[in-house]
Amino acid sequence: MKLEVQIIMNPSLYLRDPEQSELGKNIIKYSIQLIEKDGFEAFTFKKLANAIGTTEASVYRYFENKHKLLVYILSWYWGWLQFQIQYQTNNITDPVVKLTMVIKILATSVEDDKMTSHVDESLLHQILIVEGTKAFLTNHVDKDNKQQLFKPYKDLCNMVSDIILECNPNYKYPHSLSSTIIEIAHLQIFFMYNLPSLTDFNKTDKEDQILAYLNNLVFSSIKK
Amino acid sequence: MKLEVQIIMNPSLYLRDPEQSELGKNIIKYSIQLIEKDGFEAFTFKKLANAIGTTEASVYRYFENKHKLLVYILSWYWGWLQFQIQYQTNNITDPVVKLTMVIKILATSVEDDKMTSHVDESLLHQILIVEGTKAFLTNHVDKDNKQQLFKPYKDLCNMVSDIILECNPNYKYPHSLSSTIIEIAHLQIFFMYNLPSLTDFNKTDKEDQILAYLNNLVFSSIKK
DNA sequence: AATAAATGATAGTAATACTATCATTTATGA
DNA sequence: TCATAAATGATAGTATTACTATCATTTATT
Repeated sequence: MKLEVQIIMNPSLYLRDPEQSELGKNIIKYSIQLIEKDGFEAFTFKKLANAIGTTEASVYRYFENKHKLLVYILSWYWGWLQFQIQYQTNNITDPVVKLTMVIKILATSVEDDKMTSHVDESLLHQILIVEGTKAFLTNHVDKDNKQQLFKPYKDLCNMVSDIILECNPNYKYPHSLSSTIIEIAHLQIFFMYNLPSLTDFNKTDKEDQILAYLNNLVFSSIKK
Repeated sequence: MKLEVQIIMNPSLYLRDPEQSELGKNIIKYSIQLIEKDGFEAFTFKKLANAIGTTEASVYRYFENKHKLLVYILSWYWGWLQFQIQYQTNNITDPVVKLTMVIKILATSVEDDKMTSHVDESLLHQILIVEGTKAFLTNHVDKDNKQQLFKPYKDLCNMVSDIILECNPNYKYPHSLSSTIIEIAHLQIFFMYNLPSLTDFNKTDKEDQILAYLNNLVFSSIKK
């Protein structure tokens, strides 16, 4: 028996649901590969079409433009992270242990989850690190937000926020701390690999030191 | 007597030094206006040339491409921030007071500094909030870094780092905490205005709550 | 077997991101 | 002040990007 995790996506993100066809699934699969490899700026629907062996016109039948496609795959990953947190903290009662686990999930490289066949989570994690903030750092953030495009991100943030409040119900900045953890986890990983002098970490220990840093940051500030 | 602050720029950023001519200064002035208004993605050299009343070709004589121009104006602001920190913490001996001042400088809207005639610092602050990370979140970050394009950012980070160490010489993550303060200050301001549910702040208090949050975050984690 | 839906193939447009050329204006310094 | 160089303007042109439109063909549905 094969278990498939289905992340529910906002229909405003696409013109035709990519989950419903082979071509659609290939669009997702190959855009993840291409964006991870060349970066979002260098990514075009033409290159994507060539990689898949289809035409530009066909890609445009699924997605309005490449920004929507980016937000689609990021949303997918935000949803997947939320699922991971739910799943992996399920039986944990101690909120501090829970929050430690959350930080680990957010700040650690993942392995490809075989439960989702056409999506490579480890590549998605890389994309989130480099391209994540580009989802909302645009001049149309307001319009996108009204279309609920950032709901998965907000849901994730709220979930982490609730766990923070379980640790300390009097902590005043649970949402800000959540978005801080998420974004700083990615930025510090990016800096460690690309601009290491902006960090105190080195690649050899992978994300261990970043975890220690984040744990120190988070738990010292929410301490009662 | 008019005092002019001169920020020294990396020559790899430009083809012809924009400080040395009226046209050059206009390129800086109007790109700041346009990028702040429409966002970096919508900004083109053609629009810029029209706004100035010159031609695209002339703009290209000063800057290779719009990314270099973005990094130029961000570098300028990073340099200016470093100067501000030096200047405003000059007579402060207590490192905690100093660090509080630094956080305030980094996280608060600025007024246009009349000492720099063709640069509007309050617009630059807005640009840093929305476009700052785009300077390095590219597939050519390595090449740019080898050309020292991020030196002003690193210098700023090091300066803050030193002040953190003055507060607590045993703190293990001064560089990471510095880059965290800088980036989170901008992100939380952006979120407050555009995706407020990712924060615990509201616009009515401006940046006051963000300052409180950052101070809590920083001082609780470096506490001995 | 008939019909609809999805895809392929091809073409075309407007805008972007440049590069090249040559004429004209402005600055410099001998 | 004249000569020369440097900067700018004006114009044109190319390759690529970001789409839209059309029609033929393949694939799925009833």
